[in-house]
Amino acid sequence: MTQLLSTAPTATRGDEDAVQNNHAFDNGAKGREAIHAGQSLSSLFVGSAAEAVAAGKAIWWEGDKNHLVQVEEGVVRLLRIIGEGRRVIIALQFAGDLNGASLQNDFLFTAEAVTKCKIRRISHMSFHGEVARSNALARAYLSLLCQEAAASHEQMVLLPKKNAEERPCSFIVKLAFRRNPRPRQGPLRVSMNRQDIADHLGLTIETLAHTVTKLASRNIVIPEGRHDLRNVNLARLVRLSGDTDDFSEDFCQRVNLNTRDKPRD
Amino acid sequence: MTQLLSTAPTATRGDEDAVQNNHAFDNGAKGREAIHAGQSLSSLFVGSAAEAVAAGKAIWWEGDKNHLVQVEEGVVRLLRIIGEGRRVIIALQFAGDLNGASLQNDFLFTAEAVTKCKIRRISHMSFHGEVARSNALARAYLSLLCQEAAASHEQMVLLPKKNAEERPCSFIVKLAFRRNPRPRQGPLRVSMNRQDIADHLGLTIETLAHTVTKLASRNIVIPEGRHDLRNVNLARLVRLSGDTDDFSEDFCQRVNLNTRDKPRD
DNA sequence: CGTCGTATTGACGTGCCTCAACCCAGGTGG
DNA sequence: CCACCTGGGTTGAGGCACGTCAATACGACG
Repeated sequence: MTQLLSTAPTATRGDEDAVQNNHAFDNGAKGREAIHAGQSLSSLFVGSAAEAVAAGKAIWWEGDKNHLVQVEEGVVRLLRIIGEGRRVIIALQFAGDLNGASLQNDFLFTAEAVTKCKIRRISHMSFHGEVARSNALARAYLSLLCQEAAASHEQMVLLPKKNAEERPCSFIVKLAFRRNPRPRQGPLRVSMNRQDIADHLGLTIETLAHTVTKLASRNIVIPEGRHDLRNVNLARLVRLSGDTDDFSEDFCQRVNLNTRDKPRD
Repeated sequence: MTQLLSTAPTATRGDEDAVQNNHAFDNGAKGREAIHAGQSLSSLFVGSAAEAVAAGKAIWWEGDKNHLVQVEEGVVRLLRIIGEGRRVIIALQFAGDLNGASLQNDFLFTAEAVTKCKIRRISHMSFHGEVARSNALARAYLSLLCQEAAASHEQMVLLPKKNAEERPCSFIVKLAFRRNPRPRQGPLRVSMNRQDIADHLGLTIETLAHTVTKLASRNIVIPEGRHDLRNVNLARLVRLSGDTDDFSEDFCQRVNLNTRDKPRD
C-alpha cells in the first residue's frame, strides 16, 4: 500500500464515480497494473448494450446462472443474506469495476444497484472464450482475480480485529484513495446509505452514527447532508484506521515503539 | 452446500490429513470439481523435491517473492499480523491444498506450519508456464481461484454476523466435512491449538474455551485431550452453526417460521 | 408545507474481552 | 520412575465496547 503515497497521476476528481478504476474499492488505487487490467477487460463489454438499473434494484440474485457484469456508472453492492435478516455486504463496486469473474456456475451473492446505475453484461461463455484467445486478457483477468483475493483478505483483517472507530476510518480512507491515488483534504461523496456501510463494516447503523459524530466533533470529518463529507482530514483518518503497518516509515516507527497505545488524533 | 448431504464417495477416513482434498478447508467437500482441480494441479509438483517443515516454522513470509506451495502432509496456517500483536488466520490448509495461486508478486500473508509438514514448491513462472500450456490445468487453476473466493466470502459472513457459539460450531462442521463429504458422529482430530482457532474465528481463546465447555456440557462434542473430539454430534452442530439457509428444506422452513429464535439443540 | 423514510442521539443491556488464578499435559532432569 | 517445570488450556469474575431500543431530528419527496 506504500505506493499509494508515491507520485502518481494526480487525476483531478471527475464527477461522481465516473473515474476509471478497478475492482471493489477495497483495492483503491492498487497500482497501475490494476487499472490496466480493468481497462483491457472493459473492451469485452463494448459490444453489449448498456442497461440502466434503478437505485435499489437487483442486478442478479444469489443462485442465478453466472454471467459477467461491468459497472459503467453508479455504485453497486454485492451482498449475502443469511437467515433472520442478517445481511453482509461483501463488496462495493464503482464505475469500471466488473464482477462475476470469480464465479464458476451460479452466483454466490446478490448484486444490487446502490445508486442509479448503467451496466453492461456478457455471458460467462463468451467471456472465457475471449480470455482464452488473448494473452493480454488472460493476464488482466488473472490480475483481477488476485485483486479480489487481496481485497477479501483485507476485509478479513478489518472485520475481526478493528474496532468501531477504526472501521469507519478505514472505510473513508479507502473511499478517498479509490478515486484519487493521492487525495488531500477535501470533499468526499458517500453514495451509499448508512445501512449499506454498516453492513459492510459489520457494525450497526447506530454505532456507525456514533463514531461519525465523534469524528466530526474532533474535526476529522465534517458531514454535510447524508451523502457528503467536507474537509476530510485524511492524515488523521489513516492514523485512526488501524493499518499501522501499511504506511510511511516514520509513522510505523512511532507506532511500533509505544506498543498497544495507538496514537490519538 | 446441499450436495454435501447427497450420496457421495464415502471415503473411509485415512490417517490424519492424508486424504486428498482441496483448498483451505473452508471449502470442505465443495464438489467433485474441486477435488479434481486439486489433483490435476498436483501433477505440477511431482518434479520438485519434498521439503520437511517443523511445526511452527514459517514456509514463507509476507512480502517474500511469490512462488507456489503444495501441502503434502500436515496442516498449514496462512496469517497476517497487524500492529500491536493482532493476528488473523486467513485460512488453514491441509494435505492436497496449494497456495500462492492467488498472488501476483509478493505474498500478502505469511504461511507457517501448524504441525510437522511436508511441502513441495514450484516457481511462479514455471507454474504459469505450465498452466498456459494446458487447457485442463488452466481450468483447474481457475476452479481453484474460484474456490478461494467462495471461501473468503464465507469467512466474511462468519466474522461479522456469527456469535461466539456459532463460530466454533461452523468451524467443527467444516473440519468434519473437509475429510469426509458424509461424516457421521465420530471422532475428530483438531491439529491446531486454541490460539490458531481463535485467531481464525475472530475470538479470544478464553471465549472459545467457554463455548467448547458449554457444547461439551450439552454432549454436542466430547473433548478428549487437547487435539481430539470424541463423538461429534454433527446434526446439532450444523443447526447451531448459523448457516440456516444452507440445509435441508424442512429445516429451513422450521427456522424461517419462528424468526429470530434459532432452534436450540 | 406535510409526510415518510433515513439518520442521529442517548439511555440501557449484554456478549465478548480482559485479567488473573488455576489446571493439566508433556518434557526434563534428578 | 517420580518431582518438577513450563506452556497451553480452562475457569470464573468483572468491565467495557458495541448492540438494542426508543425518542427525536433531518432531508427528500410529493
